[in-house]
Amino acid sequence: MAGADRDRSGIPDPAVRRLSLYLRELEGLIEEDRRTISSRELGMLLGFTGAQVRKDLTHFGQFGQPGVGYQVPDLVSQLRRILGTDKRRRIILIGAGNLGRALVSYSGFLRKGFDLAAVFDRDVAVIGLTMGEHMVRPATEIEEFVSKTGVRLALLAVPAGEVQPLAERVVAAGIEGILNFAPKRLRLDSSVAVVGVDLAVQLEQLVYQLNWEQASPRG
Amino acid sequence: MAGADRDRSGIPDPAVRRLSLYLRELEGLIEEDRRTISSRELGMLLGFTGAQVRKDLTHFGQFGQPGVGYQVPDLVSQLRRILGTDKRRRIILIGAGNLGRALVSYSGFLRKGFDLAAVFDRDVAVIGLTMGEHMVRPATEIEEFVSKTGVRLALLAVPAGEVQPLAERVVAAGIEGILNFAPKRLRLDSSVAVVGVDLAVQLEQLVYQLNWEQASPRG
DNA sequence: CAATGTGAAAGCCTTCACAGCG
DNA sequence: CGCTGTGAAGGCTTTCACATTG
Repeated sequence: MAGADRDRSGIPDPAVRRLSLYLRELEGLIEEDRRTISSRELGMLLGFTGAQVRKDLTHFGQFGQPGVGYQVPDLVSQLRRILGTDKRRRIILIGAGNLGRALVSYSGFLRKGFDLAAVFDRDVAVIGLTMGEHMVRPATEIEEFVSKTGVRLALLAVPAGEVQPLAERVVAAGIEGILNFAPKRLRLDSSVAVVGVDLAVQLEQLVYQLNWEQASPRG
Repeated sequence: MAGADRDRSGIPDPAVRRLSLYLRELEGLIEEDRRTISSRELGMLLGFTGAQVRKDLTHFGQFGQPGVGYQVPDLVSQLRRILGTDKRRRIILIGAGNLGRALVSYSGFLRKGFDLAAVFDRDVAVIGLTMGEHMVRPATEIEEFVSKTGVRLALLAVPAGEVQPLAERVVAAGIEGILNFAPKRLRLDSSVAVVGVDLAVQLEQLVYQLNWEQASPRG
């Protein structure tokens, strides 16, 4: 009874982002052996309304029991299936600089169903060094590796000036999804999934909030 | 004519996020000595419409010249002022593990007007080690440091299980803005500015896109 | 003439409110 | 009785279209 695969179009982007937050919260609740939860309580924990939670979930199926709420372990499974993290996925890292090294060793990063398959860099100074369980390979081998292994995901942790041509290369090699850490928007075919993480942008947003919260009416 | 400080309430959150993207793009254009740009072209570069760009900017003042567009260097100054990154700011890092170390050495991170003032950790194994120019200080000294120096921003790069009480501590000590890397939502007084960066969430969003893009009508 | 700034219209997302169900 | 699932209402954001400007 996994089914309920319906049309994924027309689902609000913000709703999909909240799904990840629900999952994170519910995984915490499982640790505490919590069996069921109402939409209202789950919402409160994250700063949303109960109606928001219910609406988000019903985009994908009917997972709750009237009068009871949602079964926590069941909802966790459903959310993993919806988000696609129920199957393990291989991922390659390109860029073995400071940030790349941190990503490899950051234990929280690759926990949820992601396996690091290889690490690449174009700098001769780091090629051959080991990072965790991986030896850094020359960037020239990316194409061969991707086509041989069929890996579909790549983390790009290279300088902003290098990332656009590199992204085009990995897409040509067969990569279908990119998590980009360079502070630059990638322009790629729309069939490629791209998520960007720019730490400078996050800091700016923080400082903006800091400057104007005092003037804001929100108590 | 810098003025034009108007009411910051009632400005859409998405608009403020786009401001950071405009700034990033314009900083790139300055490198290329680009003098002026139209809302339409700036929008195209980032995947937005010209109308969107103009509406976002007019929330904060009138920065363009009809028939010409926007002066790139002037708009950069204005955006920095609006976002609050025109003045240098000190920031402390708490958590000297893998992620914390990467944040310190990630050159792109602290470039835009941010100065790392100190690094703290509670683990005796890392206290006293040097990270970049900084010696890791014991977490017990956070309160004294914050009150003496008046630093207002903190990066939290500690495990999820430790972050909530730590956040409460730094807020009590005087910190007003937090960039949280732990995969946990912080519940703090609403006067505190909090931005969260959860890498696992970003990966989930990527995998979701990967699974369903093919079914989507978007060409 | 080209491009801004801006009311008005359209579209999207969230919240409401309640029928229905276990 | 409590809580889900869901049309309808409401509110917020984006897009349109054009008067205005140097």
